Amino acid sequence: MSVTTDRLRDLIETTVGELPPLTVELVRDLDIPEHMAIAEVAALTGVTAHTLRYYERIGLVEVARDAAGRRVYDRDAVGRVVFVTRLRDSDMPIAAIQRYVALVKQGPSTEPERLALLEAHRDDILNRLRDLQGALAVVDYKITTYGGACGS
Amino acid sequence: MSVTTDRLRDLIETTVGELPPLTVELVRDLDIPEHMAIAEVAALTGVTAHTLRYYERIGLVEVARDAAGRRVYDRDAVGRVVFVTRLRDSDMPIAAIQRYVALVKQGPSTEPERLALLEAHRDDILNRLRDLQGALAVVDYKITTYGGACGS
DNA sequence: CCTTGCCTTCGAGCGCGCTCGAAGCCCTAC
DNA sequence: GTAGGGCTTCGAGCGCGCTCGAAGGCAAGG
Repeated sequence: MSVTTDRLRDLIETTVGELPPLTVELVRDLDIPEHMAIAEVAALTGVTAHTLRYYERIGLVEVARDAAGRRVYDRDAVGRVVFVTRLRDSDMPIAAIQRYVALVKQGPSTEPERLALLEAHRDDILNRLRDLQGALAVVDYKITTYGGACGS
Repeated sequence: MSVTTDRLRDLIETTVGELPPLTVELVRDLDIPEHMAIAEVAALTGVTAHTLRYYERIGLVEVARDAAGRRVYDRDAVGRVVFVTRLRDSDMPIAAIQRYVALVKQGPSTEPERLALLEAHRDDILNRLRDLQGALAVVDYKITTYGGACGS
């Protein structure tokens, strides 16, 4: 495991400068092994093995098994994990991600609905960005004017 | 209650153009009544009365009582509610806010620690902003290239 | 007087997203 | 052969931040 993981880290570090953020594109372009064990995926993505199993359980990723019943992540599965992680990073609810991947599984006819889902989420992200910038302004104000009391 | 609340809405709407976002400065500058009932504060801030009670319970706001034992929010208390709401909006954990207000209560000698707390939170916000922008890029990419599959 | 309605306290419950532990299988190394 | 480590499934538990309901008080209006 650690051999493969180290190889992955080397790959990434020689491809780009730093380890995170692990983008979807990076994973796609990377010379990632065709098959990875759960611990390798965990090390690569920063998602714990427990959480990877959970994601599979609730239908966010499909993962094949080897003869002994162990999970085998192929490149698609790893890409899916990274994609899901990105969506979670932006606070997309699990239920919405479930809906999205269910639509993907149902085939191309669901593309309009997927698109709508993504656009709705895009709006959520933009709202969140505005909230954060507002909060940042408040905190910055507090920091720069420290000593002034005002409602704190 | 609704009379006062309507007056508040009018005040805000004539002061600025729209209702939210309710900033700390706005509240300070606003001609807000000296004393407000919990329902008024709820209507003004968008925080439910239940949550306002909860915030008081856990020490985020101190609120006086009238003769009948009902909460009376003065301007400071309203300002505090708005400030706390801002911090929560930026995902500052309740525990950190508790720590902060505890420091405020302890007097000016704690200002360095407060400042450190705020600066740490500022870093959190900046990280969060970067995450969100990364996720936004992914979602935007998905939206614009829709039809391309790739790890979705 | 009695209803209406907002207020009070207290404690329990909930939804989300993990997170963990138990019990057991399989493979490798010694 | 056996010890170790990593994997499996399953189901329960947890931490956070509310959220709610019950039971009752007080004040104003009809």
